[in-house]
Amino acid sequence: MSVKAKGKTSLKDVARSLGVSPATVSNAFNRPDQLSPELRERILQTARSLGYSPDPLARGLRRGRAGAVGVLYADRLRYTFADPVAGLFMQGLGQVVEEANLGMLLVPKRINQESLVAQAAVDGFVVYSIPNNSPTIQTVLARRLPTVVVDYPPIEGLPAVNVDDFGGARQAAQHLLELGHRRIGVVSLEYTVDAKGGFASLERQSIPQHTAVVNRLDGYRSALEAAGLDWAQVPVWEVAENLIEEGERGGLAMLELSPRPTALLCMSDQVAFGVYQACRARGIRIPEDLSVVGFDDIPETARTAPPLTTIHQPLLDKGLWAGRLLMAAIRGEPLELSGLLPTRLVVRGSTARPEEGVGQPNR
Amino acid sequence: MSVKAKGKTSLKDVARSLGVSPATVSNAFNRPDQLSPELRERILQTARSLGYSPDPLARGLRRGRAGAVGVLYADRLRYTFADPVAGLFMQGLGQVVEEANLGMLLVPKRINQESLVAQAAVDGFVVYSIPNNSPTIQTVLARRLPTVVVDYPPIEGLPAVNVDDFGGARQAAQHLLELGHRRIGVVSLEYTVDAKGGFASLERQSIPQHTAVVNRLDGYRSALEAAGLDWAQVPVWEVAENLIEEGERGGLAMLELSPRPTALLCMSDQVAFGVYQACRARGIRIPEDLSVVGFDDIPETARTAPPLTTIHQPLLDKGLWAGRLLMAAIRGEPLELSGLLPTRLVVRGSTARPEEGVGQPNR
DNA sequence: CGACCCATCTAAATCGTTTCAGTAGTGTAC
DNA sequence: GTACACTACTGAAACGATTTAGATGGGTCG
Repeated sequence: MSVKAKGKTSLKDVARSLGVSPATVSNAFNRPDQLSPELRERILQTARSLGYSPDPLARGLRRGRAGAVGVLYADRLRYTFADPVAGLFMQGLGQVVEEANLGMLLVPKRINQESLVAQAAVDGFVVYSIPNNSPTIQTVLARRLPTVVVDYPPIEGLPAVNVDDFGGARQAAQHLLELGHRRIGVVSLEYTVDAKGGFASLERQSIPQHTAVVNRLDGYRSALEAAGLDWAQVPVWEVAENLIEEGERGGLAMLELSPRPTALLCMSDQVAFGVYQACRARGIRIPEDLSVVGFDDIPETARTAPPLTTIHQPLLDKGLWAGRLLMAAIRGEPLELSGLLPTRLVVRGSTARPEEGVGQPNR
Repeated sequence: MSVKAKGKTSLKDVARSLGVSPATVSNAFNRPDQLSPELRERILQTARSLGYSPDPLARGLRRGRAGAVGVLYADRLRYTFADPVAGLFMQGLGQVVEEANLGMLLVPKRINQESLVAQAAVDGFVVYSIPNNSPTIQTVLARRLPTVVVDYPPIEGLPAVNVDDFGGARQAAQHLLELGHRRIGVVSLEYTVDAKGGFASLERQSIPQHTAVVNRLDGYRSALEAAGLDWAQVPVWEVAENLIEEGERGGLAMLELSPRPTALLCMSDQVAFGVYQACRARGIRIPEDLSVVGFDDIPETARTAPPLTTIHQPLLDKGLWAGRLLMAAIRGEPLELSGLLPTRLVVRGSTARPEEGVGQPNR
């Protein structure tokens, strides 16, 4: 009766109050054909009036499924919603998950707090873009649940979704080379979780912990070296985080260089937007004074001034595939995604031929 | 042994394999002080070698808590990640949730599928921006769990987070009036879930199902009427969805009107960006030919050309408050948020005085 | 009339934990 | 030598549902 009643009403309470067995009450909810319509109606009604609602934990325990899939992304939940790339991925994943009538449990994986992974009431995991050496993956594997990894090196027995980051990065670099650029800089995503932001030595460039970062860096390098450039001379700025502000820091640093690069390869669109801001602050025109290429092709790229030339990766598809693979794994059906999802160059307004003789800031 | 083993190893298996009681194994995990360090170590080790990991459902059932909070937003999970406003809210909420060491369960509330709410293994709910008459809220209340409503009319006994939408909208309209605009149009968010998009009659304007929409509309109206304008003469376009494309449709329709409005009040920044696109397509300059005011102040507003004049609402704070209130409710501590969170006008580059004698499209 | 079937309902086991209330056994204090 | 405290462990009862294997009683069929 009282709304404030502490003890939750259980199925047993409903049964008792009607003088029927718990099994019958359960059947009233889950198997209407197992009892007479009249009794069922009476049960449902008293259940309602008693304020009964079944306990999902108990039901899940008995039935052997939790009714949700777990998603692991960044350390902090915030980033899951702050990063537009993650957002698009989640949209795709979310679509599949909700079609399967499941919920989506976002699991923050804080340092020293793997317990949350262990405690997550889920039927499977999607592990998205976490550092390769993260202990988290071990905790996930220990759960022995159906699991799909995304942007992660292959793990025996686990379905995976990966994108042709290498090819995409190479196309980006080739595009600049074809336009005639030779002084090219790279604004890279972070190599370690504790990145500080700054120019990265060759040595530091060899320790990236994210598969996507490794592959994109390799792609840039491969194209530039094929064109005869010396990679050791290519300035590579490593951001501290994939944020616009950090991209701006990197952009400003690049603009200070002399000779100044005529083009920048940015490892994410976010970072490229940061470079835009840096240019605005320094009065550098894009693409006249500086060409900029992004990566990811988030929707906003089409709306900036100028629209951003970037590498498209099929983020929505990526999420859809992750979802499909996970559902198949949960259902025990065999399903695999062979090969990499494609990337492609989208030329917009932020790239152009380098101006003749330009090399110093023009004010 | 075998990774493919069907039957999960349970705590009982571990106990049996060591000849100790299940209680002791449980203690090894949860109460190290209850047994000798040597035995504990032995238990943990065999547990690991047996591939044991505790069942969260069973643990939750016994302990009486689920370890997650449920979040209800739009019908479709997609929108939760597609809408930047929701994203910022979730960032705030996520921060509190993860500090409390909980997971965040996104619950899609599909039509006829309230069951997901009933099945969600959570310790509490945050109900964010759902239609006032949605049956979902009943399902949530039936769970009798700690619940916080956001952007929703007050419900007896439930903590709530609301924003001064009315005041914000009024400021937006007043800003335009002060600049000298008299022919002002409104591009409104949808009034019902099945909105088609189109100009809204006065009658239709009276049925909005979202609290925020009601209040913003009232705010616009209040300011315009106070300035002596006849609200019945104010064109109000209702979008079908809060998407850029829908805003564009509305914008195009507004630009067709004659006399053409000199300013548009947009109920969201998304919609305002749509109007930007419409103007680009029609060669209308902002703010010279048309002033545009948005609502929400998402970060992108500062980066568009021109930067968008808009109403700031504290989205992150909203999420933080929702989180705090929910945590307090779960812990049984009393905590309330009195009053509305403030909104404020942020003047950027999309508004200006109307040009003399302008009234027709200029091409 | 006996056999069989059907619809309706129930008793009891089960899911995998945690926790309460003990039980030994050892050491300490008086 | 008794009382007491403490450590290390265990048995069994929860937690709240679902499910399997019947029980019961009536109706149908040959």
